[in-house]
Amino acid sequence: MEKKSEHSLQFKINDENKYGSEAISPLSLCLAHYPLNVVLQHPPGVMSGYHWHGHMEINIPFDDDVEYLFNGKPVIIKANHIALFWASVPHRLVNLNGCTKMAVIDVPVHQFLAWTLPQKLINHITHGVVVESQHPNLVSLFEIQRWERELALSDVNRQQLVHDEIQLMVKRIAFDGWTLRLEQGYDIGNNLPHSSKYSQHYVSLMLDYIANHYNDALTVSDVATAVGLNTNYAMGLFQSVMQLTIKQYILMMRINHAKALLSDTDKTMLDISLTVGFNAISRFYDNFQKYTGVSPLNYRKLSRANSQWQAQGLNPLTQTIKGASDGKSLLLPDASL
DNA sequence: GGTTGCTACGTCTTCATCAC
DNA sequence: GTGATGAAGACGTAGCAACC
Repeated sequence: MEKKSEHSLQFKINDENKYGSEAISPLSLCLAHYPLNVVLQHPPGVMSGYHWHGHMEINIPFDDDVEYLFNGKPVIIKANHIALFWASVPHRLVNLNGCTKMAVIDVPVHQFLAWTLPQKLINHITHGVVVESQHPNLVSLFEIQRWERELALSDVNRQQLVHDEIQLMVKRIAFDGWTLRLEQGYDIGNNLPHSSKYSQHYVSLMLDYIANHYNDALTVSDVATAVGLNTNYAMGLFQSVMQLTIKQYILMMRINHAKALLSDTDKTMLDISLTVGFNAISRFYDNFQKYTGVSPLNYRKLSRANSQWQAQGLNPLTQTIKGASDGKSLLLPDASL
């Protein structure tokens, strides 16, 4: 079984289909202001269901490749490479191969956005792409163990040191280059507008606010007012940093959440649509069909079939969704939204 | 009977644009 | 950085049919 420290933030939300009405939304966890966290799992544990949380997650398998499922899509993370992704996308570790040691680092979104990273890398991560360091061995087991140990201390200076070292590790990925391990159905583009620290600060605040209220009747002006900006100005700021509108972002998270509930629970469509923030089930049907290419029911069926076929190395869910993509399907790892 | 999928329609919100 | 504007699109509601 996986070994975790007391500070572990592995939110095993649905190990046994535990979503129910108490399901935790992908974004709500973002607001909990959990600290930076480092865990060396030895051995890491295969997950029986999807989980998600509001952090940027860094995974480093040390002695063999590991395989994840991101909303139905398989992703292999190579041994000794660093994988970086936004953990708000439902994901599960499904195959360890021979991996016995894996580092899992959770970075709060507001900290990640505060780092001076290339805008292209930030856009990849914030749009649900899994990136992997181009080169292996950028960090050692020794460093992971030291970070884990020092974060557990009450020494603020040492904790800051760990924070700085992890930031430098990610900057090294940005410098050396990275590979997309989960190709998207959209073009992020090479000429992204510059977004300042000022913009990222406000976008971070908006992300936090959306996280707390996205399953209410949330409007764009609510978000703008909450962070003290003019509605139109806030929309422009958000779009310049995130490359999508506030409304699209909220919708992306709702559908992402719905997918996990469809896959891992037997909740009714009405229940799911209300849980993830759609006030009318017709909107849920419309948007789900529009952005995933399949109806909620078909998605559930395909997802269940996927679990059975996975063991045989096939992936009917992925193939079907790819085929159904209408070109508007952006943002999410399985080409939805 | 409960659930799902779909459509029509009037209302409301979003968002791009421009002036300030 | 703010506010006004208008077009486009999203929204909520209601209703119907098919399916199990």
